[in-house]
Amino acid sequence: MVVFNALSDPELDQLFRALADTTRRDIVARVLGGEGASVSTLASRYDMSFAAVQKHVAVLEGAGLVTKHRRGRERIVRGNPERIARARELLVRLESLWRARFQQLDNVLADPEPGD
Amino acid sequence: MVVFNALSDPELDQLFRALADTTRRDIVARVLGGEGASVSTLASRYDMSFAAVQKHVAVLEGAGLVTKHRRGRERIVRGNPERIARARELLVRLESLWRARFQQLDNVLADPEPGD
DNA sequence: ATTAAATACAACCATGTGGTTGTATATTAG
DNA sequence: CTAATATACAACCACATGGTTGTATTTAAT
Repeated sequence: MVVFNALSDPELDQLFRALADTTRRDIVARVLGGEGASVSTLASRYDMSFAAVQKHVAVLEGAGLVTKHRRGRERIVRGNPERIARARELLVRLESLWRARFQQLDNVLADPEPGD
Repeated sequence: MVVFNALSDPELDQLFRALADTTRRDIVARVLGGEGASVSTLASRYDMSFAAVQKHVAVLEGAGLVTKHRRGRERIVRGNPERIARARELLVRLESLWRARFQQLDNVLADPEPGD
C-alpha cells in the first residue's frame, strides 16, 4: 500500500537536499527576509569563494526555492515561498500520521524511556 | 517534559539530508503510521539489499527521526515525531519571513516580470 | 576603447552517499 | 548441540556534492 504519492516525487528529494545545507538555508532566509540580493552580495557574507556561493544558489534554483532575475550585470536572487510551503505540507502530513497513532497515548513523549 | 530547543545547524543538515531520499521518507511514513517494524520487515518491501535498508535506517536514526528497540533478535524501528515537528517549525519560520516581507508589497506578485 | 565588476562555466579534488557483497555475531528453533 | 534468522559491520564501487582555481563573457564606468 502506498501511503503518500508525494513521497516518491523526486522533486521532494531535490527540495530536501537543497535545504540540507546551512549556507543554503541561510541564503533562503536572507532572500526571503529582504528585498532579494545579488549573488556577489550574498557571496560577500560567506567564507567561501564566489563560485561556491554561485553553486549553492544554483542548487536552490534547481529545487525551485529561489529565482534569479537580471538587473544590469547583477543577478538578483529572490525567494520562492511556495516551495517552502510544499515541504512544510509534507511534514505536516507526516506529523498527522503520528498524531493519529499516539492520540491515545499522550504521555509517550513525556515518559522517560528505560533503556534497553 | 519535552523541551522545545532549537536544533543546531549540523543537526538540521542531518535532518533535512535524511529526509532527502524517497526510500527514507517512505520508511518514516511506515513506522509512524504503524506499530513500528523490524529492519528485515522494512527491507522486504524495497527493491534493494537488506544492508542498504539497514543503512537508510541508520541515517534516519542518526538524524533522530527514528529509534531502534531490541525485541529478541529483531530491531524494531519506531518513528520519533518530535524531530519532524522541529523541521516543520523551521519551514514555518521561513514562510513567515516571506509573509512579513510581502504583506506590505502585495503588488509585487502582480508586477509583470520580463523573463531572462 | 579600456578597464573593472558580476557572472557563467569548466576542470579538478577530496569527501560523502547509496548501493553492493561478504563475513561475523547474536538469538531463536529443533 | 546445530541450523536458521536477524542484525552488524567492513570493504568496495560509481557517482554526487561542496569546495577550489582559472578563464570567458557581459555589462557598467571612465
